[in-house]
Amino acid sequence: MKKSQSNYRPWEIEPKWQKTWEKKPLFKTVDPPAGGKKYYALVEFPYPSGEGLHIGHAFTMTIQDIFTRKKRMEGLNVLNPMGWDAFGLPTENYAIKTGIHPAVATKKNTDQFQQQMKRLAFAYNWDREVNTTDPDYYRWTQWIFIQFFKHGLAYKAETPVGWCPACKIILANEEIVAGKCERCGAEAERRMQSQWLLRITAYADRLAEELDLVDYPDYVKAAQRNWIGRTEGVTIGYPVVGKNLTISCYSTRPDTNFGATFVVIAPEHPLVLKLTTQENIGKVRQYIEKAKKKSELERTEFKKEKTGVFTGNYALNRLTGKKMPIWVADFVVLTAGTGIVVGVPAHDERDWHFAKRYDLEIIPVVKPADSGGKWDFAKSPFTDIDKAEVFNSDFLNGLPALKAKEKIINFLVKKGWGKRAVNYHLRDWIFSRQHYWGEPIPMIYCPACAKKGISWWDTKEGKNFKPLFSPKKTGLRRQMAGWFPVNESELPVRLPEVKKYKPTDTGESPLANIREWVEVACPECASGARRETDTMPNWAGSSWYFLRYIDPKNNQALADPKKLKYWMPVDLYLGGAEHTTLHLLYSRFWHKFLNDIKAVPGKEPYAARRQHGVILGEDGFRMSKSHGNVIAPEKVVKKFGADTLRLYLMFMGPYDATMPWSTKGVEGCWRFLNRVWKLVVKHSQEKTAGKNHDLARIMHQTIKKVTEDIEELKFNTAIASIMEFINELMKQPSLPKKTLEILVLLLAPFAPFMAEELWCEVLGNKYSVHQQPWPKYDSKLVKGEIVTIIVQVNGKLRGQVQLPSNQTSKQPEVEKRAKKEANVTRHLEDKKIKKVIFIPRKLINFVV
RNA sequence: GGACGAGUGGCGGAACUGGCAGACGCAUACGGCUUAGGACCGUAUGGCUUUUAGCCGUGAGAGUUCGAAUCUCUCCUCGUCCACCA
Repeated sequence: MKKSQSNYRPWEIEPKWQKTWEKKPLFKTVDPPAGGKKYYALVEFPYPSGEGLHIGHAFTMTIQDIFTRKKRMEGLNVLNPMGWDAFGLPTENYAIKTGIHPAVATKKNTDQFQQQMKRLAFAYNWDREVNTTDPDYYRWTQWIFIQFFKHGLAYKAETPVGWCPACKIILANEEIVAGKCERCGAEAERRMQSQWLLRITAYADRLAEELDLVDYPDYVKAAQRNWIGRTEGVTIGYPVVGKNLTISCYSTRPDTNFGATFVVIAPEHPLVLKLTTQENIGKVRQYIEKAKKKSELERTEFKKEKTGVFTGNYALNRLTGKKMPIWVADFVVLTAGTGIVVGVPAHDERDWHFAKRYDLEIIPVVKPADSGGKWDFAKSPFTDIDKAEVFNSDFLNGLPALKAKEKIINFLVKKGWGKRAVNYHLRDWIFSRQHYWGEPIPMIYCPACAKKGISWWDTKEGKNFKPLFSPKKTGLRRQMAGWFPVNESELPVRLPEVKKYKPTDTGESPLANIREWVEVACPECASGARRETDTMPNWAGSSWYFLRYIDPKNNQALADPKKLKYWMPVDLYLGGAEHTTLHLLYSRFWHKFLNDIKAVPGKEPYAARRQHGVILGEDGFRMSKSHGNVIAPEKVVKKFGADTLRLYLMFMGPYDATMPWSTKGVEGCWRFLNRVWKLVVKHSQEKTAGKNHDLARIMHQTIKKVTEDIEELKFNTAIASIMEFINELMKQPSLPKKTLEILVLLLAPFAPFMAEELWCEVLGNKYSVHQQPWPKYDSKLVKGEIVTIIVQVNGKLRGQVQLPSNQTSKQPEVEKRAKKEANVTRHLEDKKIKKVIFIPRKLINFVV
C-alpha cells in the first residue's frame, strides 16, 4: 500500500483525473453509419449568467451525468451534449450598465461555466458545444424564421404590450414582475404595438393530440393541454340596433343565450368608438384612457370589482328580440375569443358581478336538474352545465343543458345567425423584442412595394412556392405587403456594433439608431427599404438547439438529414418544471413545423421527458441572495470534493422532489465515501477468499437494484443499496478482488473520480474504470436459497418461517410449518380456521 | 377561482403490482478505541403497556378487502403552475 492511499484525499485525486480525462478522452460519440445503438440524452442548456453554476445546475446535470455514464458502460452510443442559451436580458442589462459588449461578457461566463462543469466531472460532448449567440448558430435560427414566414406562419400585427412609462421601453412579459417594471419598479402600463407573431395556434390541435405519442409525466401533458385550452362553441352574430353592423361573440354556453341581457366589448377593440353614441363618447374615451394606464396586475386581479361604461348603443338578440345594451369593460380581454362578450348574468360568475354592479337585468334560463330546480339567483349565478335543465327558453325548454347546447348551435347555424367555432386559450406567439441582445429578425420592409400591395408571394420566387398555410386564405398576402425575407444566401443577418444598448425612447430596438445597418435596398424593387429592427425572444434559439448538437458545424443545412435520422428523437429530455408550457410547447411547435417542411424527421422532438425537483436552502426556503441561504457548489467541492457533492445531491431524495439542503447530510456522504475508500484499500492486496454464498447473493441483489434504479432515475435508493452492500462488506474478514471491483464499478457513475483512483491506482487495473462494461447480475443468485414466509392470523403478523426456496410454492407444506410456529399456534388455539390465503414465496394468512 | 401534485419517526426519506411500515442517511443515547476528539468502530432508537409478548400507529373520517401508507368517497392542510379565456 502506498502511503498516499491511507486516506481519501479528493482534493488531490480529483484534479489529477480531470487532467487525464482531458488528455485521454473516455467516451467517443460516433456519427452514422458507425456507432450501433444510439442514445440521445438531453439536458436543458443553461443561460450563462455572471453568477456561475448554481446548485440547481449541479443537481440536474449530475442526474444526467450518472444516467449517461451508465448508458455508456452498457455499450450504447451516447450523445450527451451541452451548450449555451446566451441571448438574454441580464447580459444586455450588464452591457447597458458597464458598456462591455454582451458577446465579451458571454464568452467570459461560458468559460467559467465550462470549467465548473468539468470540475464536477460532467462528461459532455464538448466538441459539439453550441451557443445561440454565435452567428453560425443564429444563421439557422433566422433561416427557420424565414421558413415560418414563407409558409404563412409569421406575421406582423398590432398587439397589446407592456410599457414602462419611466424607462420608456416596451416590456417583455418576463420583464414585468408582479405588474412592475423589473428594472425600475414603476407600474407597467399597456399600449398597442406592431409586433411579429408566430401562428402557433395553427398547430394547437396537433400539439395537444400528439402528446399521446410521447412519454412525459402526466402533469406535464395535463398542463400543456390545459395551456392550449381548446373549447368548442359558437360565434353568434348580434345586429347593432340602428346601424348596418353586426358584432359577434364567442360562447361555449349558447344553451343560456335566451338569458343574454347585455354585451361587453374590450376597451382596446377597434370597434369601440364606432359603437359609441355621440353623447357617450366623452365618458367612453375617458374610460379607455384609464384602462390603458391600469397595470396588468390591477386589471387582472381576482375578485376586483368590475368597472365599465355604457356606449349608448344596443345589440339585438334575435332569439328573444331583446335590445341588449353594449358596454365597454376592461374585464374583457381583447385577444380572447372575438374581444366582445355577450353577458348572461344568471349563468356566469363575471357577468353576474357586472350586472349587479350596474343594475343590469338578470334572466334565469337554466336551473339545477335535481333538488327541485331551486336556485337563488339574487345570491349567485348558476353555472353548472352537467346537471342542469333549460327553461324559459322557447324550443329548448325542458332539455338538459348539454343537449340544449347542441340543439341551439344547429339552430343558429341553420338560421345563419351563428357559426360553429373552436377557441384556444393558447394565443399566437409574440415573437418581437425591442432589445439589442437577440437574433435580428431577418426581414426587410419596403414602403414602395407596400404601397403597390406587393407581397413576397407575388415575387418570382414566391409564386413558385407552395406554402403550408395559404397566405391568401389567412389574409397575410395583403397584410404583409412590402415585407420580404432577407435572401437566404445572405444569412446570417449579424448584430451590428452599437454604442448604446438601451432601447430607444420611442420603444424601438437600439438597432433602429444604426442607419447604415437599417437602410437597405428592397430585394424586390431595389428602392429604399428598412431592415426589421426587432430581435427575437429568448425562446427562439432554444426552440431547436437539440437539432444543432447533432451536426453543429454544418454550413449547408441546420443539420445533415442522415445524422438527424440516426439521432432523433431525443431519448430522454431532462429539465425543470418552469419550462412545462413555454419552452416545451414552443420547441415541439418548431419541430412539427420543420417536420412538415421535411427539414427534420419525426413528429415529436422528445420521446421522453422528465422534470427535476428543486433544492431549497438549509432553512427550508427557496435559495436566494436576499435570504442568505445560497449553497455554492464550488464551496462544497473545496471542502469535500466533487464526488461527495454528486453523491449527496443524488442521495437527498427523489430526483423530482423539493428538498431542503442539509450540511449534515453532506457529511454523511463524505463519511460513506471514506468507508468505501478504506475498505477497498484494506482488502486490495488480498489473494484468496473462499466462496461465500450470502455475499454473492447480496452482491447480485445490489447490482440488480442499482441497475434498475438508475434506469428509473431513482438514485437515492440506488445509493442506499450500495450503502447496505458496504455495511455487509465491512463485516467480512476478507474479500475477493472481484467483489471490490464490482463495488467500484457500481460507484463509478456516482463518484467518477474516486472510482477511477480505486480502479487504477489501488486495485491496479487498466485505465479506465469508465470504459468497463456495466456489471451484470445472475438472477438465480439474486433469489437466494432460503426464503422467509410471513405468517399472519386475520391479516396480522404473528410470525415467520424460513424454508428452502423449492418448498415455498406448495401450500400444504408451508401451512404445516407455519402452524408449528409457537406464536402462531397460540393465536390459532380454540379457533376455527375459516379460510387460508396463500401467496407463494411470500405469505400465508389464516382467517379465523 | 382552476389544473396538477403531496401529507409516513426528532429530520431527509424507503416500502416493486394491495402482503413484514419506517430501508438508507442524519440526529440522539450508551459503549469501545484514544493523551484528546466534533475522528473512527460497535449497539440501541415510532409511541404506549403488565416487555419470551401485546396494543396503537402512515393528515382526519368513512368504505372495499382475509389483508390498505398504497384502492374508493368526504373533508383538512401544504406545495407548484395558471388565472376575469366568455
